[in-house]
Formats: sequence, C-alpha cells, structure tokens
Amino acid sequence: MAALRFVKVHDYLWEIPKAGGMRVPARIYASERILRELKEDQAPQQAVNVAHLPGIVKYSLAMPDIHWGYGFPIGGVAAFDLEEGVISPGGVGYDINCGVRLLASRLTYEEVAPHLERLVDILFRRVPTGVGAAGALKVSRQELRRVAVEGAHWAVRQGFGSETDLAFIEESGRMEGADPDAVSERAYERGRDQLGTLGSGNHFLEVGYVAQIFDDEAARVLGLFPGQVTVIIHTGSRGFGYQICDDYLAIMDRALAKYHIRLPDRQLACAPLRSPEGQQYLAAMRCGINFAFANRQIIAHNTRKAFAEALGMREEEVGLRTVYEVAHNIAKIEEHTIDGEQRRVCVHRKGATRAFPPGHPQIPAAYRSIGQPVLIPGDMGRYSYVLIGTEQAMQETFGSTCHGAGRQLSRRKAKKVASGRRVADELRAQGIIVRGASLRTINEEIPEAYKDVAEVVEVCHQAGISRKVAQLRPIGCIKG
DNA sequence: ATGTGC
Repeated sequence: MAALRFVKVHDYLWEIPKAGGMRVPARIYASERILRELKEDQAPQQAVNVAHLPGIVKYSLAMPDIHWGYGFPIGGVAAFDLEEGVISPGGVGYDINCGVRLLASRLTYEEVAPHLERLVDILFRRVPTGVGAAGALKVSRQELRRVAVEGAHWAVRQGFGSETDLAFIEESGRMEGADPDAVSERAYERGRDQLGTLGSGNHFLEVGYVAQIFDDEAARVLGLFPGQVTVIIHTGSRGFGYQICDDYLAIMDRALAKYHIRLPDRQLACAPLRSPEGQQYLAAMRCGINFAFANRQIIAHNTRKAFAEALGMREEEVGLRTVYEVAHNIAKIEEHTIDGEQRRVCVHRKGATRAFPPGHPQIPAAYRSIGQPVLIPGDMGRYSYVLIGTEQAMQETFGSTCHGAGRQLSRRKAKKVASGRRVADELRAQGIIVRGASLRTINEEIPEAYKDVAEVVEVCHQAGISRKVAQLRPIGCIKG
C-alpha cells in the first residue's frame, strides 16, 4: 500500500487529500510528534477508508487520540447526508454510548483522604466490575424495554438519583426515537442483569480531586474549585449494546449487495440512512444509548451511597452533584452549517466527544454562557481533564473533540511490561488506591499503556476545537 | 468494548 500523504493545514491539523475512491479528504488533528507516530499506524488509513462511504459530508475527521478500531478508527468523526448517506454500526462502535459522567462533591481532598481505603472498598462492593459483571439489579425483559426507551429517566423513577441529574446529561439522559422492537431477544437477555455495572477494559470509576484550573470563569460556572473531590464514571451499554452492534453488523453485511454499496473494508458495513436496515439500526442503537444512560445513572446513585457509608455522612453533606455526562460512541442527527448552508446530518462520533459552543440550545441553560462541558478521562496514574466546547468545533468538526488518552501499547505488550511488577502497589505509593476485578485488567491498564492525555488535550486546545477548564488527579479507582 | 478466542 502506498504511504499516505499528509498536507499541513496548520501546526495542529493535517489533510490527506482526496484520491482514488475517496469522496472527501481526511483531516487529522495532531501535533508534529503525534503525527510522526500515526505515520506508523493503520488508523489514518481507516480514516481514509471512511472517506469512501456514500454521502459523507465535508471531511472524514480524526482526533489526536485516534487509534485502530473495528472498521472506523476510534477517535473518528464523520457526518452523512440524510438522503444520500449511510449509517454504520462500526462508526459508533461495539460499546454504544460508552461515555463519561463527572460528579463533584462538596468535600476537599483533605476531608476524604483519611477514609480513602475504605471508600474504594465500599465502591468496589456497590458497583459490580469485570467481564460479565452482574447483580446490581435484575429486571424483566418487559422492564428492560422501558429502560431502552426512557434511559436515565427510568432510573430516576426507580429511585436512582434525582430529577436534577437529568438536565446535566447529553440528550437529558433520554434519546428520542428508540424502538424496543428493533432490539433482539438475545440483547435483552444479556442486558437484564447488567444495569448498574461497570464492565471491563478501560472502564472505571475514579475518585479524584481538582488539581488545576485553567479557566476561572468556566470553572466557577461548572462549580469546580481547587482541591474539590470529584468522581468520574466511565462505562457504556455492556452486553446489551454489544449485542445490538453485533446483530446489525451482520444484517448490514448481508444488505450491502442489495444497496450496491462497495467498501474498501468489509468492517465498514453500513446501510443507507433511509433504508429499513438503516432506520432499524438507528432505532436499536438509540435503545443502547438509553441503556447506557440508565446504567451510569444507577452507578452515580450507588456512588453517592458508597461515599455516605464510607465517610459516615449524609448524602447531602457529600453532595455528589452531576456536573455533566457525555457520550463518546454515538450517532446522532444534528443541525450543522456546511458551506454556509444549514443542514441536518447524521454525525457518527466513535471515540469522540460532542463539544457544542456557548449559546447552543442543546446544552444546559446553566452552562450556556461558557459552552458544553467535555469530559476527558486519562489513565489510572496521571490525570483527566474538563474542557468546554467552542464555536470553532461547530465550524470545523461538527461540534466534536477528542475523548481520551488512546492506547500506545497493545494489551499484550502492556501485560509484558507489567509482568513481575506490582502495579497496584506502585500506584498506592503515589497515593492512588486501585481495586480491580482481575490482576490481568490492572496490568493491561498500566499508565504506560496510554498516551499522555495532556498532549491529546493540548492539541484540541491549541487547534481551538475545545478549551481547557480543569485538570483532575486520581486518588482512587475501581476497574474491571 | 465483549457471557474476550474459530
């Protein structure tokens, strides 16, 4: 395969010109250093493959945390015309509505630190983790169909958290247009006992504190202050969303010939947005989105319980308010200005975060003066970031930015690097208490397995597609 | 990511 050509647009943006069957150019947000690494990677080729898809609008975009994924790269953004365009399960990912919630307490690091060990133990007990984790609650299939339509609203009605959480979740925690009949019985069976569970891989629940503030006004509006204890919940739709993705990949693979779609990579299986297959996937994916909203709402509730128990306080004293919750594996129909024209397009964000600007009607009224909060988790040992969306993101990236650190070591390589070490003890020596369902996951998730998220965030900040607000540092973590 | 793998 010929080497890809990267043409510099500016210091943090590179374009792969349209060639061959590409319908649009590909664009990658990266520093010189990140770009050098990407030249050795298959992920930019995946961004080029996406540029071949019918009805793609403007660019196939890649964020600085781009890495290899199923069909589409993780860290990719692509928008499609509603008439001519396609929808693809691989453009959303296996973990539909994998996302991040940030909770902010009323407590400082000094108040929580003496109880940290006990707190992490209690969190580990109240939030099931690991592959196949189950048991936070079990619902009937009929009830799970309601979850699939109502999302976090279902969870609030069942007594998990409160109404006030809902305004601070993307889509208010309930994606419209979900059709429970578009989801297989197998997906319902897998999901029944997985609500309120974390899962495995890079999913985690992290206790941290506000270590640094970059934007005083935005931090004030978000209610963040130095030393404040925070919680990040990073998980998705578990086996329920996985099964939806798997089911529709097979359906769309079979339908490719019917719609005369030719692909550079079969993993890009897709269907016209207007086709029955496309519409059914959209309706099923929205069920997966709602499952994940409910999942994180239940985990947030159990986190509040765990803090109250560990610290011997009332929940109101702990005050774990939802700052915001973002989705980072999702496809949504949104309105964007493209070449001066207002158009509705289907935006696929796979390992990318919505980053809407100040004044946008789809962000909470309380935050409208500053822009949408963007939550960027890092690795277990370093830091995570809070950013805000910008007008420039709206103009350049369909209102999108990065989503995380991105792996730099394969799981196999990470395990090799970690072998013989005591990763949990190393982290404890740095003041971070970690509990995992398996030693294997902790080894695979060592901090060195990830790129420095600060570098990824800096690219987005410098490029102007989001702005830094605060850095959070971890003190406790539970992992699958 | 995933009742991890064909």
